[in-house]
Amino acid sequence: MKNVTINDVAHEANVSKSTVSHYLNGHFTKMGPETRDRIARAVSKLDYSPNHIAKSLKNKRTMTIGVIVANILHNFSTRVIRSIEDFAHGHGYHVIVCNTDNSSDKEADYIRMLMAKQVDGLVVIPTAKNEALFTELAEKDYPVVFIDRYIEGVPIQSHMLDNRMSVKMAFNHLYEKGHREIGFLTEPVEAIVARQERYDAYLEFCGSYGTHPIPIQVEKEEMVPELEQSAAQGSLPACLIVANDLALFELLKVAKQRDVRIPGELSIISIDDIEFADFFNPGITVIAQPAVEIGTAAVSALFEMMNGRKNATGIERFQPYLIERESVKQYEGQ
Amino acid sequence: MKNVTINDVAHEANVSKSTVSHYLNGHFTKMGPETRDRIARAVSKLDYSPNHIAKSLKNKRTMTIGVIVANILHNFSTRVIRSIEDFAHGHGYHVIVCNTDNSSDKEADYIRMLMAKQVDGLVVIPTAKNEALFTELAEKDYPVVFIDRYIEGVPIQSHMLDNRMSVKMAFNHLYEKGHREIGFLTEPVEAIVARQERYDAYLEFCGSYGTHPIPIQVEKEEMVPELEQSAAQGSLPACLIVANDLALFELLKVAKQRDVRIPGELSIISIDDIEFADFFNPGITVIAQPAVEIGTAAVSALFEMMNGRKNATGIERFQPYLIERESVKQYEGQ
DNA sequence: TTGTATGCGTTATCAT
DNA sequence: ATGATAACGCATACAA
Repeated sequence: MKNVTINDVAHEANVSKSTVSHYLNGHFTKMGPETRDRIARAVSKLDYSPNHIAKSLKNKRTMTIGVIVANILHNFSTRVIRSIEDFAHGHGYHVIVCNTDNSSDKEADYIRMLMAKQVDGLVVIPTAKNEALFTELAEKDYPVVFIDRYIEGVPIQSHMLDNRMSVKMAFNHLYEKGHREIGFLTEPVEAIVARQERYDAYLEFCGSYGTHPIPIQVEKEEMVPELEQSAAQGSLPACLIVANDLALFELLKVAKQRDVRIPGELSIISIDDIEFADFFNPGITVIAQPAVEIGTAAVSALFEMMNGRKNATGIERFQPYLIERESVKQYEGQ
Repeated sequence: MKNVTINDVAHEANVSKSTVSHYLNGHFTKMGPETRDRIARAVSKLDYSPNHIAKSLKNKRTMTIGVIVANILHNFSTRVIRSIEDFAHGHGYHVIVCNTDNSSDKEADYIRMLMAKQVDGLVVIPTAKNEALFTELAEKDYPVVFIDRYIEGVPIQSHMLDNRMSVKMAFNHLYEKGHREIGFLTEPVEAIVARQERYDAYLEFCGSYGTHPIPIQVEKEEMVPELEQSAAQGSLPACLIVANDLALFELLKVAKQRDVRIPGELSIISIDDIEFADFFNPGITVIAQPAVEIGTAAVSALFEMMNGRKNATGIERFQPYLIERESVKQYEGQ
């Protein structure tokens, strides 16, 4: 099944392909009305549709961007991707989605492949270890923006939650409810900035509020056994700030298994809203982050760069907001 | 910043570009070892990387496939996309993700654009209204597979859940627990085959088990008010088969608001597993579907087609499985 | 073993 | 108003 090309159309309409090209690009002033008609007929007769690859080769624009995330299964990533795809589609662009699983090798691989494919820009939730590669991109003025994380020393703009503020709001909410025994549950902080920032903020506020820090930092897989044990020995703090939705899942599993009452025995406030938090029993009080706004702002900035505005390099912070539900106990006597 | 091309490399290495091309494609037998070295040095010195677009134009393969779903935010779609991306990545392919929001216009748009971009294949969860377009694709032997739905009369292979079986399992489970008042909650069936199949199966089993059908078919947005009202007048059935996770969300919201006890007053079994079902209170009994398997089988079939095997056209069914938790009440006296 | 020439399907420059 | 021709960056058939 041979594909019909601009040549076929030209032949069918008895004109040169340059004229057809003009027609296709809307330069109607450059041809007589009857040739225009003839071309129109030829196009629809042959059911011609331009080869975008050839176009891209010539124009050096593929109308495609790449989105690289750790894992599309994460709630935050899904929402971000959706908002990016919406924006891109609104501008005639397509989106290639990639999962790194937090492997920087896979990340580097994807980046190189996407560049080879000449995508017009990249939005990425970066792993921590490709500073050199990213710096190189930035120096080449290749359009890239970060989301959710940034890399120290790499001049690429990032759009992320005000993590410190999110912890501050959580902490403050708990404190106002009379809590003084405030723990913090997180996956290992490692080199993931978002986690680091939240953890640091927690420590900071323990200091400024004068409470004793009770950090629980444990691998996701070991979270359930670890928490089980604490629950069994009754050493769980009276209340917990949970660093993200994945940690929340694990905590809730344990709470159910060990039958710890929320908020009776354990108060919970979690960072990042999750759909079921609303109708869970009890409803989970949450510090939500505006994923759609973040995603949209990021692509939006990317498109500015792709259209030649100079690369911004700062960090754009987005404000979290408290959604109060029922998972935090109010101390009456306080 | 001019991009370095195969010509630059050829020049740098003092060979012709054909030799470089051979080198790049691993045809090392076709050159002397020292020219090979020279080219290697030139490549790394210039930091050359082949332009994939030019390659695609020549080879007529973009190493890219398109995935079209209704909404990436749906749990099922997310999991399917993840499995597809994994498979594709394993074969050196990239994935363009598109959301139709169930609009067939948007769908047609995406399909045309993706074909213009010469993607090598398409996996789609089709809306109901583009029979003509899809039929055309099939006739052109363009590699396409469906997931989750199919279109009557369109010769494109689909990979989907055995919907009838899923309802049968749900119905049977309920019946065995002693239930005789079994309702069915669904979004409007309309032209969505998956919904239709589940609904039809429900009716069928009402017949064969001899129970009175209590279908509740209502738009997602109106589900809450509708259910609220039923709850208020106490006209909710004793037990409900819920057609999918979205409907389950709405139901759970109402249950919480009106304080209807599950499974005390209302037993629930839902089709399609969802993460929180496990640690929800009570745990939601569920008929799960193997999203990853379905996605993987679909891409796998797609790749067969892309590699020239003839288009299969049947419907591939996948078996659901019961995950029993606590949302179904056991009638003792039965 | 290496090079020349041509084509992939466009756009764009420059004639006519 | 229309057409011939040269790129774009690569692969390949054919020569040398």
